[in-house]
Amino acid sequence: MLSNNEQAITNADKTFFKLRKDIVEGIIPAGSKLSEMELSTKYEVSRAVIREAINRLATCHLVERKANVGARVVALSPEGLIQLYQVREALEGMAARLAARYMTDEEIADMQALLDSHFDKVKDSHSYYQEAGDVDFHYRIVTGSKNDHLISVLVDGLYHLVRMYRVQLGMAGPRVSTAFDEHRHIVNAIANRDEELAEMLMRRHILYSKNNIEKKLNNA
Amino acid sequence: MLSNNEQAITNADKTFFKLRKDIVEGIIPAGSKLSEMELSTKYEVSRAVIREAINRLATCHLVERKANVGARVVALSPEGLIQLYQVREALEGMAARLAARYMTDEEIADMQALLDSHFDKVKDSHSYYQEAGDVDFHYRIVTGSKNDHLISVLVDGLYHLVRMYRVQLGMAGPRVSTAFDEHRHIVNAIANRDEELAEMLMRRHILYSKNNIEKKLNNA
DNA sequence: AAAACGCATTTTGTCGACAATAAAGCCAAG
DNA sequence: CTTGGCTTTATTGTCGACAAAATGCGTTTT
Repeated sequence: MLSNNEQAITNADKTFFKLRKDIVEGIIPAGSKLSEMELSTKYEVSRAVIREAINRLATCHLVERKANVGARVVALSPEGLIQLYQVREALEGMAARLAARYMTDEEIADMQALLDSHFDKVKDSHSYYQEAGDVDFHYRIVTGSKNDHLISVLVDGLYHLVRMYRVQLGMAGPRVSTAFDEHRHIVNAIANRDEELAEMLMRRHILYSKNNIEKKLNNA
Repeated sequence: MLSNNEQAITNADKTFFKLRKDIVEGIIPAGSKLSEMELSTKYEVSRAVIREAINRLATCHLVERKANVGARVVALSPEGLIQLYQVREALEGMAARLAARYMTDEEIADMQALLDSHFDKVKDSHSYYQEAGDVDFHYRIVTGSKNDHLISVLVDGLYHLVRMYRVQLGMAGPRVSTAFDEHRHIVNAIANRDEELAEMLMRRHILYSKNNIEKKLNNA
């Protein structure tokens, strides 16, 4: 149910998406070097489109590029994860506030319906997180903010990094039903047009999520 | 006193910086089309480096690119400005919070010294804003957060857009001394390691700034 | 006269080759 | 044996040319 409506039209687009997918899923290991020549043969495109793809990945902070040296996939670190969640807290908190201000009644009703359908799935299988229900929920809030900068930074940038951490560190864990309740409360605040509460609840929600992942990181 | 330590080493870098400067300062008008061929002759580089420069500008949200069509400089609009300040409020608020947590005592002392020197200048000339003192202050807070994502999004992205609005809409206005006092209070909160207050004061500071600019926009 | 089709032109996307820079290996000197 | 500088090699940066797509215009058709 991922409303991923970004469509590739040019070759560079397709290559960018493939590369991003392979990086996020760890097929291209974190911290590894990206050779333009090598990739151009592997993905069967010219070096120019590989270059463009790598440049785009660099702006997503999925790879780091150094002039005349090359590009490396970012390394996953506890500090990086913490920094990521600090930005998410600020940005998604604001997104929730703006969603409470700007979302239409229809959009809110849709989101409530979405949560209901999630609830049904949660009852039997404990797979709320895996089923991308969490992603879908956050995605709706962010787009509901109607703020292009917010949407771009989160959807095009940070979310892919978040997914990279989740996939490669094997996050799925508990926090399934508790996270669901938190989502409920946030939607209620938005439905009541309570900006202040919506922002605060969202920030807490992300803070809890961070603490949960941090704890796992330290145990592993 | 702009600590702009980004240095161009490759040709694409230099072209990117030149283009960005010309766009921010309105030499290349807002909303105008960017022809690759035309720019490549004008800036005396190949089309490839122009393409790379344009791509980088697109990730800064200074230009918008459409596949197989071309790139245009972003149009300035009241809605865009409001959205920009909404993101600034969230991001710089968090930056102030993190600055209160992570800045060293030396960094804080330096910032206080900076404010003192600003105070001297403000006494005679009413040029706090023009003198880039405001920019410098915000820059210190953001880097003080020690959060790479935060720094990157603001310094490499939003700040250039903010400057574009300021330059092209001729913002300089009053709010000189009041903004200075607000800066004082923020630094004090950081010096006291009061994260909560630092974030709140910074958010208010940006909110006031937004309201001030909005008012000007409506009058003009 | 308005709409639609097709051609021509212009602009962007893609490619392979060349130039410039940095990393690696080698030789020589201390 | 280590260290310094040089040469070699591999990789990135840059370029001009070709391919593909979109816009604009003229013609045709209803």
